[in-house]
Amino acid sequence: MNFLFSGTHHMDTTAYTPHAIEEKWQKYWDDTKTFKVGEDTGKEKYYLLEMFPYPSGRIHMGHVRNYTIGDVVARYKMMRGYNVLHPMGWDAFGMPAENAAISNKTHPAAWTYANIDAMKQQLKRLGFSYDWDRELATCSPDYYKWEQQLFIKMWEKGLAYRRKSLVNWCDSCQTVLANEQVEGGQCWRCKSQVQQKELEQWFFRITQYADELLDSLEKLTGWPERVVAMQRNWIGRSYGSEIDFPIENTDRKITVFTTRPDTLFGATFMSIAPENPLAISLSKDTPQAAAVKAFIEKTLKQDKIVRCSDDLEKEGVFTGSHCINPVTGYRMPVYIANFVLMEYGTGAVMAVPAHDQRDFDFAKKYGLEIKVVIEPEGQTLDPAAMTAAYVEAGIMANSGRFDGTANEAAKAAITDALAEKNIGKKAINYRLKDWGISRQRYWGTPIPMIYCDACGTVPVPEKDLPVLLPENVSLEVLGRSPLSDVPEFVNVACPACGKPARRETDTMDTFVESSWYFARYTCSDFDKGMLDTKRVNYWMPVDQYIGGIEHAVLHLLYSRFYTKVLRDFGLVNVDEPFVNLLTQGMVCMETYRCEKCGWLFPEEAENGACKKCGGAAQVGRVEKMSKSCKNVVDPELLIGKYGADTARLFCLFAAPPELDLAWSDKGVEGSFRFLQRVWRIAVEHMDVISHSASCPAGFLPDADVKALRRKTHQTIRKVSEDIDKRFHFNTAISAVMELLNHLYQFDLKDNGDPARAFAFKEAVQAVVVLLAPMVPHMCEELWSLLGGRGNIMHTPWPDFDPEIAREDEVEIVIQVNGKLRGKIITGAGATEENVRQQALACEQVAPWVNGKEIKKVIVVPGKLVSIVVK
RNA sequence: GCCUGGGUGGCGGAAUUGGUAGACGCAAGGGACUUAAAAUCCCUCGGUCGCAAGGCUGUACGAGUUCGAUUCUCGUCCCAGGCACCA
Repeated sequence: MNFLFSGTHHMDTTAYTPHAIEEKWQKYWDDTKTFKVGEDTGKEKYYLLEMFPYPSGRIHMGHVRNYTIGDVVARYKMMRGYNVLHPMGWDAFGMPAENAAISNKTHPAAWTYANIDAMKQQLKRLGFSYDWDRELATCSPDYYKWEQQLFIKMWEKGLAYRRKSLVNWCDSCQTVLANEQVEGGQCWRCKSQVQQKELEQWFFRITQYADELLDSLEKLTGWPERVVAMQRNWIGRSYGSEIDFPIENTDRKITVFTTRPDTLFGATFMSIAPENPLAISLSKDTPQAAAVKAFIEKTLKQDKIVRCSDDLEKEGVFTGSHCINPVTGYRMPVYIANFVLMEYGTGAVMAVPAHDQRDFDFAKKYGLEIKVVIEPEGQTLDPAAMTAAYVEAGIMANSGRFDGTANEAAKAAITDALAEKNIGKKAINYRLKDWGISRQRYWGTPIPMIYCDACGTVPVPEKDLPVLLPENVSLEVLGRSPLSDVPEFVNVACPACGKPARRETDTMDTFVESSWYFARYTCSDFDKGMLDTKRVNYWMPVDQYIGGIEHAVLHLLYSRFYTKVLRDFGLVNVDEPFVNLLTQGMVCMETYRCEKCGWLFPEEAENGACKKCGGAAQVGRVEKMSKSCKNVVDPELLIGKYGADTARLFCLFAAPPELDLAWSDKGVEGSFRFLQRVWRIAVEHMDVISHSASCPAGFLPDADVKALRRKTHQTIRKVSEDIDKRFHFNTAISAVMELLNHLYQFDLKDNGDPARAFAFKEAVQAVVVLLAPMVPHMCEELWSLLGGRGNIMHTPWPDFDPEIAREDEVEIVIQVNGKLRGKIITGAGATEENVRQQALACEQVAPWVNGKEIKKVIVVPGKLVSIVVK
């Protein structure tokens, strides 16, 4: 460690005043642009990114935690000599702005920009090391212009397309929702029931990338396993076959997807989804027409929750038509069944009651034939005696030339046989659907398309981009895009033929903006195109991305997709946007409940009584901080009371980043106390520290000095490892606390001993530098008070000296038959034989060993001796 | 049902490669300083038996592997998250 200290300072007993110190350094960092970065090929780059916030107007504790974690990593990497890109911006489009506009009569833009200003001040007050020159807001035309340009490119390549489709419709939000925004049949935002509605919608063909999105998950070794698992689950690839079933007395056919082609000979009926157009056409002109119509109406009226619930009765109705099993010729009645989903596969399922439980139940209910085609080895199954479907592996039966083979082998064999006759083929099916991006809302990126009666769908010419959002729009229209009520926006001359045409009035899903903001940060001022190749390729990929687990599927999957699209357009040269991902836990807080009044604010529940009704108030579960649970702690109040450094320290110390953090007011006070302890020991000994030379000549350390120096260097090693390898700031901080405790016990002998003074100084300086990424304001201040040279952020991270850190005496534990019986102290270099002798001679173990036969002695160098006796 | 994670003192958590379980902090108790309080500094702090030395016990539960298991294997229970009539 080499500290460069000089100059003299007066002894100063100034108290720790976080606000003055923090504001001073925040201004300094701002004025000197400490965190501005550019491309520097002489240094290794490190791109650190935290998920950008929606500008709601105020930051919450989740932001404080997320951004503090990121800031520590960024500052640590800076001190390690990396060229660190650490940007911040605003996910600024979205519905709350519109809702606020309606209730407050403000314009969404004015509301949004005012919120951005307010939140930016709050983030600055926390002292985060952002390069604010790269700040971007997705609602700015400078940003969404490029998104429109890429949309047109995607349309040209068929990656963006328009089709009529049933969409998830939220009546309360008056908009369509992506599948990912529907949670258990409810709107993710307002929790109201989601309905189905047919609309013309724009889609991104994400399914074209399904295989790559799935397969390259393997490469994401820096991602948490569970996020990878969630994405794999979401994409949901399954291998199987597509098989055609001719419809009797027509030249049409029903195509099904199945993962069990081996059961084809046992298919005795067909189940189709109520939404399947075949349902109506097959029952037309049959006696079943009325019954079918009634069944479809009944089923579609059922809300999705009920329809998807586990215990829903399996029901169906015969369409009046049959199709033909292509291998057995069996006349299969075609049923409409309420459990068949139009969204998955082809909306039709070949039913094999003997080998699928749902089909079995259905067949029993409607008296349909059950035909066994797979049997356990050496057994026969009697359909009449079966009480459940046989779904295990087995031997083929009643399946013509496939009889006697293993069913797993028959899957491919039957599919191949079908393929030869051109009535079937191997197929892969995905749960993942194309990404519907149309939103019938105002505050989003306009979709840059024009509809002309003569020319059809025409993109807005590049020179006319961006398609700006018009300003004077009534937001209170319902059920259609507010833009459709703005004639001067809608009416436009066709770019191709010049005749009157109409603009698309939907806007894009806001997840589109957040799918590429990380790339735009590298060149947010670039005005010649979406991305500046040189800069984006210098910085990308993001080395470390940090954010909430709630984005495990939506945002992270879309961003991966978009990155691959950008790559295929030659705009970036990476396959994956985020090398390492850290999903931090939620910030939680104790709750209070009253049986009558529900959730209570803590101050309403003092002394176990509800202040509202006088009833009993109970301490509830620890829940995620939320307005509805009335358990939020406002970061601003926290900073007001203790300062930003304490807020940061507590967020880091209370739990490792990936775990939920239980907020504790007492714990915050503890963090504040620790900072005061650091402050006090440094300031009270400022003379010693700033006057003490580097290692004094003729340096002869006594045991105390050696012990302190050892602790100092061990702490440097521990903190470096904890931050570098694991992001375990809690244990890093506890190591510094140990060093500080050691310092408080250390006897300076009235400063008369230069060796002691030096060891003391070295330890205090280590505390200040090691804490700098976590509590930067206090450390900058102490660094300058103690005469440190320059800015602490430009001070190299200290190296530890392995010689000094090494213990020269080791405590060895002695076990007898696995139980701890004694301890001995040995020199660090003691030989195995020597340790063994000492252990066997140890007084404490004698009673356990004497008179017994020693079977075995195991010596683990530096750790323990294990004696086995009989 | 399937896929992930988890389960350690009064509490948050630590134990990094199978090697002293409970670092560090909070809370609690005790002491010093003070006329007193606050603040500060120091000490104790899993359970249990014991005056003590020390013993026994203990990481959800039950087995197993091992000289040795919070850590590895198998089974069970519970909690959280994700997916789910997926053909």
